[in-house]
Amino acid sequence: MQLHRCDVVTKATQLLDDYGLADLTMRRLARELNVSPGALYWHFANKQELLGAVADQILAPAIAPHDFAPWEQRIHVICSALRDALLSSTDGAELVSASFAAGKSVAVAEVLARLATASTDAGLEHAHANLAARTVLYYVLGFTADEQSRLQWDAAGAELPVGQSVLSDDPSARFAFGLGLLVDGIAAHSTAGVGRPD
Amino acid sequence: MQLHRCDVVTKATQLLDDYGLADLTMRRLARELNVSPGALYWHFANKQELLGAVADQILAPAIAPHDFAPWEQRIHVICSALRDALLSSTDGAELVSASFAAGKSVAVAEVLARLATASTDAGLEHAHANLAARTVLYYVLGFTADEQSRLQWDAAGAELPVGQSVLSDDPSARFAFGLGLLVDGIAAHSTAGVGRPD
DNA sequence: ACCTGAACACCGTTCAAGT
DNA sequence: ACCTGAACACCGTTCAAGT
Repeated sequence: MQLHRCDVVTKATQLLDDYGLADLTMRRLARELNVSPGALYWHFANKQELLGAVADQILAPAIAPHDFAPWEQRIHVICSALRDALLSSTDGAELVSASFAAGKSVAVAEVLARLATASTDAGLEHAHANLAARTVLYYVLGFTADEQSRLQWDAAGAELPVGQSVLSDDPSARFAFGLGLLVDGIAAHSTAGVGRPD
Repeated sequence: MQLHRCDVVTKATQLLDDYGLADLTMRRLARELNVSPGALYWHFANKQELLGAVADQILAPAIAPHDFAPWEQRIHVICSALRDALLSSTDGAELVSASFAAGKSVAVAEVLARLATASTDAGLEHAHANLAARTVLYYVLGFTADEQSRLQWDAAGAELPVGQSVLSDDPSARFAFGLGLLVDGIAAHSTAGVGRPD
């Protein structure tokens, strides 16, 4: 039967989960779908476009809910949902970073927009809010890509030689600390004066 | 005459500058050096290792000076030197990000160490200082990769349709804003109480 | 010690031609 | 409209054999 766009994305996501980004090739994907490599180019202009669609699939859970908590909490919720989504697929952070850089993911653009809204609610003006949102996004992508590559590196091999404190080995605590730095920075720049009632 | 490790790195850096990361291939590099592809593998274990050496070459100017300004200024100086170095080569930010992720650049490790020292001087304890340093590094790499890809995208084509404010179009001002967020966040977390003398 | 030649096992993309 | 087959122009890496 016919090959549909969504079949391709689904199989690509599965291939990513099972073998990682390096083995997610157009030729292998075609083989797995029992079509010729050229067939994929009827549904996608190029590989970047396909990877963007996979990125959107992975990020779907991260842009599902919409709550109305105070802005600090909202940033934490958005970012931890994003991190969870990235960690749920092999090389997820690397894939989404690449798709973001290439401007091929609408889901990551949505995340960026929500972070900008939260920053606006924090009291930043439009231009500042957008910059703050990007700063937060760079952090989440950078941190999570790093975390994931370490996770996958010692998936087999040395069972990580037990750290000394929570901040040395609990990735979620480490993640929250860096994010807290940014949230505090945003609060300090706020004109609403949440953190600086002068 | 003999091929030396440094000849390879120099030619690789030149190839990167002239044609970008996608065209920096082992085969092309070998061709340009008038050797067979296999020859490179006598001097480097693999491509990642070679790219790490190129990253270190690019970052050399960024780890040259050592000044003793107050920590806030030191973070700004380190980061703007890093950004300048990244922007000085085509795809420099992308290359260094990849080498950092792969743990193949000693220069970026040095930058990280200096940021950690500055964070310690800001009054953070060891574990916090390291996390703060990583957070700052993720920001600089993310911001600059983004900036560079836009720069290279509209290098030819539309001469960018003049923005409205400094914060909309001056990349250095945008860069400084995000960095300022992080510096303020670090100050807020400081036990020395620079920003919070309670 | 250092390098060549040739191979191995792949890539992304295009495009005439088929149905 | 949707796909095949085959080609084009490449990759990174290995390794026997040469000097």
